[in-house]
Amino acid sequence: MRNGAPKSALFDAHASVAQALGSGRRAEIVDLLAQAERSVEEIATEISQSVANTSQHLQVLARAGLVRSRRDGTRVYYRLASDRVAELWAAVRDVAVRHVAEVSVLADEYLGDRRGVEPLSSEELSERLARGDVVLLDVRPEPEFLAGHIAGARSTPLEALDELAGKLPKSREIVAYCRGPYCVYADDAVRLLRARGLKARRLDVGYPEWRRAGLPVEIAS
Amino acid sequence: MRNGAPKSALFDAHASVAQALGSGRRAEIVDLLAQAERSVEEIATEISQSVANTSQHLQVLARAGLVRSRRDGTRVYYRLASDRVAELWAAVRDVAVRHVAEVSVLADEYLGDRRGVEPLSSEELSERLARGDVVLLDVRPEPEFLAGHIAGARSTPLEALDELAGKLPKSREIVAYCRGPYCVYADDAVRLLRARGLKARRLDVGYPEWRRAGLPVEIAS
DNA sequence: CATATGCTCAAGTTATCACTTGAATACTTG
DNA sequence: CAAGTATTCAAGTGATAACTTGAGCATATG
Repeated sequence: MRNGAPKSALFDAHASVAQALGSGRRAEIVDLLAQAERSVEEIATEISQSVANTSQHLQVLARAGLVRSRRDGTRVYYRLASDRVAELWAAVRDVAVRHVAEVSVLADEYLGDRRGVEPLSSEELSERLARGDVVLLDVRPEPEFLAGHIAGARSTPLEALDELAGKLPKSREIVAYCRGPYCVYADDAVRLLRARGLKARRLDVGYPEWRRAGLPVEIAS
Repeated sequence: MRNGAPKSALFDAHASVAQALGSGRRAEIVDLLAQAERSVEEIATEISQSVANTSQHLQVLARAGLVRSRRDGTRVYYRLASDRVAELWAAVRDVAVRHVAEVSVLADEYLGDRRGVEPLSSEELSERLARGDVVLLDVRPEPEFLAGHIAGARSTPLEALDELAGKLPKSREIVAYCRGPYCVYADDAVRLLRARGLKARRLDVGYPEWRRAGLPVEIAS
């Protein structure tokens, strides 16, 4: 066996990538940035942390190569370094869902009452979009919709949904989607629409997963 | 916005998976277990750590759901919880290779002089195996070969290679593979064979990647 | 049933991490 | 060029992690 030091160093370097994702707050950041780039302050607000702390987390992520930044005026915008990072995060979630019992309990707790929030797979949505027999709503905040959305979706942030609900057809099924499988917006939207007597379901994944699967997307220009 | 506590807890739970991989020694263990299950003592030897420390690392991995164990007599054998874990590890390596500059430097340092160690892709090997115009050598330790190997490969641990080298055909190309892209055995084998005047190359990945790609494998029964 | 083997547990040390607070920079705008 | 905003840096604190050492358990064997 060769001297073990370079081997250790190589594994340490790989592990540094995993370690960067090994904090709940940083995982939350990566999950956010999988939607669209954001400024430090926006990120801090979303993850309920101080700006200073958020900045330090972002620098840990940057040092590990997971995110990059660009400055625009006084703001600094962070984005994922590449789609591979989103794939890594998806792999983490996949293992967590399958092997960490705690996750499903916590997910139920976070997502609330899911009775009546029937999920729809990407394949099924794909087919039904082709047939044109669903109304597809993107219930994320509008900036994320602008950064990219499922082809054929209409931007309907939760705040706007209440008003729009009356204008939606009662005959066609409505499908809502948002950031990912654990995003609450789509669940909330479905509950609101069903309370109004509409046929609504949620997509079981979010925009990043849809895009990575190579399914059709649109980006506002 | 909903109360942030369950959300944090959910991300923390996901992050715990990444954190388990966030130590070089544990990453090394996962990389090893992607080949075959092993006892604690074997793992400790391979990663050059004390048995006690290794046992504790294994328990961290087990708590995060990445590995499972079974007892056989006085020994406890650990294995990956599922193929998803191997995929997660592959995703980590992928991001590290692309975004951590340090990794390629360390890899060169660890693998040594790679001039003349021409890599071969899985696709190419696949085609050439079908045509039958290569000799395929599995240069991992034999227990790993027994736990599973590329269909058509011959077990040739490095210790045995020296003796076998004289019996190999000079006309056909020889392909060596081992544990993964950073495994030194295949490089060592190629150098040894080329020094003997044989045409040798290495597969650019290892057995676990080949298997996960759905390519043909054999498992000794 | 005593001994050996293989693994786990517990305690202790040193280093690293997450977060806070307050100050320092970088850029923009009046 | 002064004042304001967004971000980063630096220092400090309490908690957690990695590794060591030595003891404790479980299973097999004489």
